[in-house]
Amino acid sequence: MQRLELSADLDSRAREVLREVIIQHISTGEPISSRSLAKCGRFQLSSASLRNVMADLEDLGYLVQPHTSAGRIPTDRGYRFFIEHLMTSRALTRREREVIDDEVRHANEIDDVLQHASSLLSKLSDQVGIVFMPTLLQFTVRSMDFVQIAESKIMCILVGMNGVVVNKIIGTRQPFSRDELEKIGRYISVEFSGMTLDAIRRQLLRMTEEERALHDQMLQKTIALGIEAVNDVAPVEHELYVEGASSILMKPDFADAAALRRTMLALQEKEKLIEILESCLDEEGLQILIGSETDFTQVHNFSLVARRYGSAQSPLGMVGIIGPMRMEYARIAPLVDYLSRVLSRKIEEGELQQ
Amino acid sequence: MQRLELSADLDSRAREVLREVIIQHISTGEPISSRSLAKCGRFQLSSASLRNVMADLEDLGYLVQPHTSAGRIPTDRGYRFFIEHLMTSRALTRREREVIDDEVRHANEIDDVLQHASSLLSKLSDQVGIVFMPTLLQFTVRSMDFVQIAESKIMCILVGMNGVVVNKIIGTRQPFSRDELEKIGRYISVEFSGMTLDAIRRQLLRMTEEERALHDQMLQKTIALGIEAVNDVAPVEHELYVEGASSILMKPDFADAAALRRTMLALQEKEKLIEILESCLDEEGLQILIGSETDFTQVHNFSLVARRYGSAQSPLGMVGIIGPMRMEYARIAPLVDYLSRVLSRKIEEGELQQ
DNA sequence: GTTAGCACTCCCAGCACGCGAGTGCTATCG
DNA sequence: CGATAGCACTCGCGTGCTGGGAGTGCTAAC
Repeated sequence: MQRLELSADLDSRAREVLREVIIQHISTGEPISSRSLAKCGRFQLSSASLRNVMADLEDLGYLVQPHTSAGRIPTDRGYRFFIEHLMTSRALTRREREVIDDEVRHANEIDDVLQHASSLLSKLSDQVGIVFMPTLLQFTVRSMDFVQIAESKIMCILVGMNGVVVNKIIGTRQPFSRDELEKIGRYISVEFSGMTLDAIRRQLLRMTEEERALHDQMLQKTIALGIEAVNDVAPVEHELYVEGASSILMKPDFADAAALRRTMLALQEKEKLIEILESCLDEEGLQILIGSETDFTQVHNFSLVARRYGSAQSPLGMVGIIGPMRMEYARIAPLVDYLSRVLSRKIEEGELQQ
Repeated sequence: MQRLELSADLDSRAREVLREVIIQHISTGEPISSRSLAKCGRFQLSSASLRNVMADLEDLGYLVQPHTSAGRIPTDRGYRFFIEHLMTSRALTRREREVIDDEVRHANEIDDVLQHASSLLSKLSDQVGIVFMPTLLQFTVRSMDFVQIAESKIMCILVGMNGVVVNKIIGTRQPFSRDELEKIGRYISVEFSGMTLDAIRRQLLRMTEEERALHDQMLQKTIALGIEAVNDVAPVEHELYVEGASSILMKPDFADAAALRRTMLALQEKEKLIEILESCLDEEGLQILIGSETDFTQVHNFSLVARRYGSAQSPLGMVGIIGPMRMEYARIAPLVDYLSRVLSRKIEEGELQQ
């Protein structure tokens, strides 16, 4: 029992066996038998000896057999050990890096970037790519512009300190001249630069009260427009891009309809996903959640590989991959890692532009 | 044989039987037996008599039995006849209309509207909602505005004659003053108003040649910026919103994994969908394609209910629903019809605003 | 024209059976 | 004492069989 905790002290043979079992299982999806290990040539041992080792590994909770008289498959714990001690990440090929660089460099608007990122991940990994951007409430404004686009429609363009651009169309009753709009934009940009949307709104609301007495029409207009602008943008909800759900369809892991169904539904259920991703937002490095660690209620044999992106001081969100537990971590971990770095750089560059 | 064509002259009993079979089959999904028809009480006939009628309907190609000793299910032809002659559309409830009105009224940007429309359809029908907007190449410009949002980034806001707003961020090498940007916007808006993006681009390219000799720097800047703007927007691809694929997951029709898989993949394959929708773009009224009529290569037991939206002169795209052949046409037809009308009105309103 | 009756067809769920894969254990070997 | 060979045991899975049930088509009688 106590030995269970000392996960690091498997003897080297056991480690090799565990490693081989996981590698084989990742590539075939089948339970791995002692015989297939013996045949693979990596060990100078008979299947009987390997059986002993495997039995030990099972006792320690790294492997299980789906039923007696079946080979063994890794447990969550097994994968965890593999990732922490046994795995040798395969570096990205130059080609892969190029694809990522290109794709990210290309897009201009933040939405585009994220959208591309998720579909990229999905394509390169053949899994489900996800990109998550939490609410913009902490979005700090650098500048605000207003442009009349129709008689009673004004487009408001918000540029954030981090280079993120958001725009919103607002309807108005009163008319604004081009000049007025420019003045208003300038005024707001100067007065409120560096504040969060939330703060701006509160401040504007406070001003409404105070200034009601004053009959400065211009100021009133400014306030009205400003409130409209932030009011409508603030509730920009968590954005969550989930791309490539179809790639899951082809995995042999989902032979039966029920599993497939459950999985697709789980992926649709964005609240849960958001919750999980949000809980990872504090950690800095690459994060790998395996199986039950993700507490996906419906689908428990899933893993999440994700990493934070955005500047170190103000992380923007998470990018990552969701896939069956038996995924190629060695390839996927560097992939996610690299993409998140490129993304962060892209965003920081935007920040440097001012 | 010849009789096959005279589909309208089924005697009234046969029509009633066909009708009942289809209705029952739509609601249960099972093959319908003569006995269950007899039991339903609509006919004062024994199952034996009904069997005769059904055998006739089978000869005429309206019904088939999946295998001997099974009940009968409608064929494409059967559904077609049902829709054209037997169906009585159920009007939308006030509630449903309200939901639609609200949702459409709310959204402001065209993308939003369409996005909402598709998810609305999906929710209200419990099928897959689709909304399709073809390329913007024929998008005719009303006005164009440029706003500096960072040192070397300019946002271009295109407003179309039909009220559609598109914006695009473009990078620039040379600097522009606020004044210049405004002038350029005004100039382009005046000179090119009413032209398609494609025409504008061609014209600008022509001007490049002509004006190269002239050293009007302002004009050169204008041309450069204008080309950037339309160049990047023009290839805005067909947009296709497909919402609610998950609702399909729950349908009992997809008990086995293979069918489910095929279906999901087919829905993912947007090119085919676009092709189909595009081919419907000429027709004015509500269109219903049943089963093989959709020539969905992979999945042939699917129906499409769709209608054009946008002003009569310049249709914008298609909205509709995709679902299994056995769907509640009586409810879905009015739904699609109504939504497309609301959408069209919304867009025309936009048009009236200038 | 309608209906009752009957033979026939076919699907499907359940069951037994045998095979093959894989294990655990034990006795043996170096 | 660790490695191995051998053997009995356990399951899962595919196969073939069977009986029941649902539904039809046909025919003869009303």
